[in-house]
Amino acid sequence: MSDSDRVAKRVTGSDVAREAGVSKWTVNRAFTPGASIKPESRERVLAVAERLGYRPNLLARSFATQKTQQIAVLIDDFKNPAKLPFLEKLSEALQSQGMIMVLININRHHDHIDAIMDIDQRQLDAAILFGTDFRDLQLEGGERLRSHLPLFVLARNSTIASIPSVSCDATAAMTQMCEHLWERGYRRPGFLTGPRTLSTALGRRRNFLDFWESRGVNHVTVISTNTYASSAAADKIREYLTDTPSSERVDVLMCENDALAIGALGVAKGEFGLRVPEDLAIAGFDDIDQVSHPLLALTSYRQPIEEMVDEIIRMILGQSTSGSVSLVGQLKVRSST
Amino acid sequence: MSDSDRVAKRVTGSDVAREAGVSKWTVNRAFTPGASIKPESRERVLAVAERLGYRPNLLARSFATQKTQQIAVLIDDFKNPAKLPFLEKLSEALQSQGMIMVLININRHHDHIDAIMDIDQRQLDAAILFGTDFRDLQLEGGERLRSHLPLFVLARNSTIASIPSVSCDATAAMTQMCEHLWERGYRRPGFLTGPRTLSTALGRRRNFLDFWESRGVNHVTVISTNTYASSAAADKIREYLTDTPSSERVDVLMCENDALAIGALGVAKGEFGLRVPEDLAIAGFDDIDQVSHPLLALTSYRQPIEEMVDEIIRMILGQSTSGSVSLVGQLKVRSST
DNA sequence: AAAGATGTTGCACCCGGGTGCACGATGTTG
DNA sequence: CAACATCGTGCACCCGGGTGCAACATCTTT
Repeated sequence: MSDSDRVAKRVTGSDVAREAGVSKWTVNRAFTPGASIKPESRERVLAVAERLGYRPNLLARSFATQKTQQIAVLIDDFKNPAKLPFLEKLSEALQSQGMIMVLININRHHDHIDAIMDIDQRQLDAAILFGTDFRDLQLEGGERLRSHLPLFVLARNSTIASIPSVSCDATAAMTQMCEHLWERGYRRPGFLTGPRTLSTALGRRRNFLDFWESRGVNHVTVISTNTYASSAAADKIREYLTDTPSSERVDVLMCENDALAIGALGVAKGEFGLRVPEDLAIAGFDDIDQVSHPLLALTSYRQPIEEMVDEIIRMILGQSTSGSVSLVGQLKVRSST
Repeated sequence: MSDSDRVAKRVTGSDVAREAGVSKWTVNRAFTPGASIKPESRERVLAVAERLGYRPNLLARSFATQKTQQIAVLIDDFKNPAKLPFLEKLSEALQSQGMIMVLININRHHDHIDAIMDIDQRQLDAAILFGTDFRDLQLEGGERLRSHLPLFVLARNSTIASIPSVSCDATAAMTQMCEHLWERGYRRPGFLTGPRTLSTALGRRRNFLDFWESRGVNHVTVISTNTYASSAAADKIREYLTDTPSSERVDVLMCENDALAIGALGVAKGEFGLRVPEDLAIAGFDDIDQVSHPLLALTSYRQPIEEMVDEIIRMILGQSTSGSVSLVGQLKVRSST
C-alpha cells in the first residue's frame, strides 16, 4: 500500500496539472475529445492522470455546463409488472447515451408538483411521466411551478397540449383485438376498466366501444374497478357473475390490462368453474410475462416497448421531428379467446 | 403575463438579495433552518423569493457540500416481479429523507465496475447492490477503482467482507418452510435452483439441504436452471417429469423463488395433469402478488421488505450499529402444499 | 452608563471543472 | 526571409451556493 492510496482526498485536475507540468486547462483538454492539444501533451497528461487515479468530477462538470445527464422517470404504480420491461429498456437506453435514470415515486406524500420542483432544483435534464395520473399537475400545477424542465409522457396519452407523449396506438390495438374477437364469433362484449380518469387516458375503452358500435352491436357491458389491482378485478367479476344469470352474461370480457384480466380469469375459472373460452372468453392488455403461463394462457396485446423507448429518447435528445407519437404493437392470441 | 415570466434566466440567490436589500449570505440563511437570522429579515427575503420564484439550486449546493443526496441502486434482473415492491419501498423511504434514487441497469454493456466508476464520478452518496451478481466486482474490481463510495448489498448475502448487507434470514425462512412441509408429511423433497453462484448467495439451497439431513432424509433431488425465468423452470420440470416414473418422483418441490415455482406449477398441473398438492406439492419464495392468485395459490415466503429497506436506510445514514443484518420474514401457506 | 453576552450581518474564499479570448510557438506560402 | 495562417497553451472569470470568521448591532447585567 503506497502513500497515495492512503490519501483520502480526491485527485483534482489541478493536481494532475502540477504533476504533469502543465496548466489545469490543458488537463481539461486532454479529457475533452475534440479539443486542441498536442498529442504528446495529451498522452503525458493521461499517463499522469492514470497514475494518480484521476477521474473528472462529473458533478462539477454538471454544475459548470448546466447539464446533469440525468433523466427523471416518474412512476406512481409499482403494482403492475408491465412497468418492469419499460424500466429495463429505458435505463439501458439512457445509459448507452451517457445518461442515468432517476426513479421518482409519486404517491400521496409526494405528488407531481413536489417531484417536478425537486427535479428542477436538482437541475435534471428532463422528466418522463411514465404512466402516471397527472391530473394534480393540470389542476394546480401550471403557473405555480415556473420551470423550464422538459416534460414527456410515456405509455399514456398526454392531456396537456404542451407535453408530448409516446404511447401505444390504442385505436390500432383495439381494432386488431376486436377483429380477432369478432372472427371468433363473440357478439356479447364486456369491458373491464380501471379507474375512470386513468382509463380515459389510455383510450382503450373508447376504441373498444367504437368498434362494436361500428359492427352494429349496441350494448357493451362496462364494469369499472377503482384500482388496477387483480384483486379489485376479482371482486367486481365475482359480483357480476353472482348477479347475472348465465344466459345474460357477456361471452367475451376485454380487460384494460393483464392484471385485471388475471383477476377476472381466476374468479371465472377457479371459483365459478367456467370454461375459458367456451363459457367466457377473456383478453388482457400488455402481454406481461405471466399471462403466457400455461394455466393462464391469456390473449393479450404487446406494446412496442423498444420502439416507444427509442422514440422518447429521441425526443429527449431533441432529435424528434414530430410532437406526440403513437406506435403499433402486436396481438398475442392464446387459448383464452 | 408579466415581464418576469418572460425571462428565461434562472433566479439566483444574489437576485433575491439585491431585490431584498440584503447580502446573498442573508438569503442563504433565510433558507437554512437553524441559521442565525432576524425573523423579519427572513420573512422579507422569503417574500421576495416567493415573488421572484426563487428556489435554491440543489446542484450548486451539492457541489459545495459534496453531498448529492442521491443514492444509486444497481439491479441486473428486471424479470423478477419481486423486485418491484422493493423499489417502491426504497424510493419512498429515500424520498422521505430528502434523497432520490438513481436506478442503474447492470448488464453486459455496463458492469459493476463501470457503474461504480460512473456513480463515483457523479459523486452520488452511496450505492446499493440490489440482488445483483457482483462476482465481476470481486474478480477484477477492488484495486482498479479507488473510490470511497459506500457500498451496501440488499436482498442477498455479501460475499465481500467490507460490504455490509441486509438480507432475509435464509436459515429461519427455510426452517419454517421445511417444518411446515415435514408436518404435512412430505418425505421425498426436491429443490429447484437458479444459476449456481447466484443461488449460493441466497443461501436457500444450503439451508434446505441441511434441514432434511437433520431429519434423517439423506437424498434430496436438486434441479438447476441457468436463469431465474419461469420458462427455464418449466423446461427443466418437463424434462424431469418425462424422465422420472411417478413412483420415483419427489413428493414436494421447493423452488428458490416464485418465478421458478410458477413455471414448475404450470407444467406439472397444466401439461402433466398432476394434482397439486396430492401428487406433487410445490412451494416458492418471495410471495409475489401473483402467487396468491386462486389458480396458482402457491405456498411461499414473504421477505420483510419494509424492515429490510428501513435497515439499509439506517446503514446509509450511518445510524446502524451492526454490520450485516438478516431479518426474519413470514411463511404464507396456500393450497399448493 | 460601561462592560459583557448574544444576535445579526457582511465578506473572502472555497468546491472543480468549462468557456472565450489572447498570446506565443510552429508551420506554410510567396 | 517576411507575412500570414494555424495550432497549442495559459489566463480571467464563470457556474451558485456553503463555510468560518470578523465586525457590527442589540440587549443584559452590574
